[in-house]
Amino acid sequence: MMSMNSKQPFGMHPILHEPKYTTLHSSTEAIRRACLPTPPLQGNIFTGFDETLLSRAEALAAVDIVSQKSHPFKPDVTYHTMTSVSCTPTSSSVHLPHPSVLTSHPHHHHHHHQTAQGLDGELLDHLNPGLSLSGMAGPEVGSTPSHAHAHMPGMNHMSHHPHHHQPMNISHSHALSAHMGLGANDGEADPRELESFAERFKQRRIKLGVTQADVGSALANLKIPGVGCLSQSTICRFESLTLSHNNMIALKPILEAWLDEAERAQREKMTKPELFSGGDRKRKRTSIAAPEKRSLEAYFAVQPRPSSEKIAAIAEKLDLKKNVVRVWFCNQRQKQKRMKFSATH
DNA sequence: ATGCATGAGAT
DNA sequence: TCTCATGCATA
Repeated sequence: MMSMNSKQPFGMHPILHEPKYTTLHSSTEAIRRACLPTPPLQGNIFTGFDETLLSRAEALAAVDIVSQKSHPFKPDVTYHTMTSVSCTPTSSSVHLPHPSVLTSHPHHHHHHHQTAQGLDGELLDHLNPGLSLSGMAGPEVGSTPSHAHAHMPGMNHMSHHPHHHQPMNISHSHALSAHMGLGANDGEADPRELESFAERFKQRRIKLGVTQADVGSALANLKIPGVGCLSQSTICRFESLTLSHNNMIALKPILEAWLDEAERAQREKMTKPELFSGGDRKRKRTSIAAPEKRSLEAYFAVQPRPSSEKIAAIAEKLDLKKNVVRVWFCNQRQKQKRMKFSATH
């Protein structure tokens, strides 16, 4: 039916989590709610550092390799989706009995006193009050003013579909030009242009009375070779410019095409069939509690790319699965590279 | 709107 | 094992 969508006034949850992490279930519906009317911006990074954080970080830094001798074991089997479905061994992580943890540390020497046996000397160094993170940028906005992607990934590859039967997204196609303009120009690669387009897009989309999710699924109806549907998330990110520059450029022509089509369709009073494929197993989402998250952020500030060993150590200290920690760092790195507020601006 | 996750391709 | 593009679940 025409149940456009019901933007409901979001309801906030004053609930705070104490546990290290919790896995929440889904209710039953997938209600899209309008969100924060006043985005808190991801810029309060300058206020995040204080003693709490520092002590946290230090404590973490204290995680020592000595702890491995006890129980170096920790299966990091990701739970994955499924509820009753066969637990396909979608092992995505290399789980090994910690190779060199025991004998690791190339330069395992005695540090000085201090309480920490150092997860890493450098870390301790950086975590010292002296250096202080006050000068460092937070995990959100990149303090990295210069990362130039010198490569041009295939852009979008199809992903997984555990057991879905949805005409998913864009598959293997690279018909889109997404290379940065180097001398020649391939359309509009200007951040400025993208920004205005994203804004216009959103406005026109709303005018059409279509939700982000609608747009996502409607893309499949465009029948553009290599283009399937996209999720609400992606559409949302596009509008809010929280995608990588390359990604934005790749998606722009597609969304632009949809917009044209949609406006034309509307003129003709045509309705485009939407398809929903509900009823699938809901997967659970790990939720890292604030304290642990702060620790991770503290580490990230000094070492965005911890080694596997360090990740393992951190994971143990925080009592989180190694994979969870690894993914957290990966995601954090990705965030830094997003368009908005990125160095390119 | 965002956090945590998967997966293909690049290293 | 990381990066990148994306998605599901959730606040």
